[in-house]
Amino acid sequence: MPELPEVETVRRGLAPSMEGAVFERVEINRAGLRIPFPENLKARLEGVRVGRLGRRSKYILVDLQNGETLILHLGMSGRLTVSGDPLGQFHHKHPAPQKHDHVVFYMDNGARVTFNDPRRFGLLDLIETEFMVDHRLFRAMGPEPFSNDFNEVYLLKALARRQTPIKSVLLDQRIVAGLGNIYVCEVLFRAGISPKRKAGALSSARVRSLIPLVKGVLEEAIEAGGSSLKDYRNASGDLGYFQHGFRVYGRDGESCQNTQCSGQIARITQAGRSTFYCPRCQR
DNA sequence: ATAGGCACCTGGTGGC
DNA sequence: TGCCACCAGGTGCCTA
Repeated sequence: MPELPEVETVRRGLAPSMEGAVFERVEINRAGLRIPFPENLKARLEGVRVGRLGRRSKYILVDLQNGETLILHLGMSGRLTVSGDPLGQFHHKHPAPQKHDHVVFYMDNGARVTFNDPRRFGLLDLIETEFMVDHRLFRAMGPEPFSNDFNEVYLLKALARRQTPIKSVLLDQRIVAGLGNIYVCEVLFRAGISPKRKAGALSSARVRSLIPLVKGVLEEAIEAGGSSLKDYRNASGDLGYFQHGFRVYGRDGESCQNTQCSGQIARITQAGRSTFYCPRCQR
């Protein structure tokens, strides 16, 4: 499920149940996901109160009041779901345990947060908050797309002389953090730029045009509650609906949605991943 | 430094 | 029904 808009949707869904609550019990059902779980994870969480839930790129950052931060990443197939809503708003009962429920957080307010991830590309780490910026996950990470650091001057410099196709460059988290395969395709469609074009060869006007398009696509997707592929549900069990807003992703063979265009959406492979685009109006 | 390929894993789908 | 190939929203390591 998880590019920036989906992760942000999950963060917002988890916040009411986790912020201010204490980890009463933490159930750990395996030794790790993409990387091993940190030492003494259970003991370091139980009894600790949660501060704010933040996000950096596709990572959810659970700020703890003991000076540590719990880092969560959903990989390709990870889900974080809340049950037993303490305020009784959603009338959720706790569902039966599922295959691939790797970690379950039992909060002292009655909420239960389950980290399920069939493919196990997700990640969970726990580090001292003051070392966050130095963490290898974040050291080389590019600017947050909504921040002022993601601006024209920055992007022009970052793309200069790069021989890589723009599609691959926008997927590179060191350039800008949070875009994934879907939203890169959607951004390039809106920009009218061919995914095959070399990043360093784009005119400065076209590079500049990418800035508001990146922010705009991500904003729209967040407002729609993210995208729900394969029935993915957010933390509260609701479906996002931005997938209906896709103009190219997964639409190969369909007509281009640009009214002036008679093209047909194509699908190609770049750096081992599918790219969807309109060869007629993306040049 | 940079670009491409592949590996990490499970599950769903479509063809025969 | 079964088997198989292929595909999937991410990332990091290895190679030239």
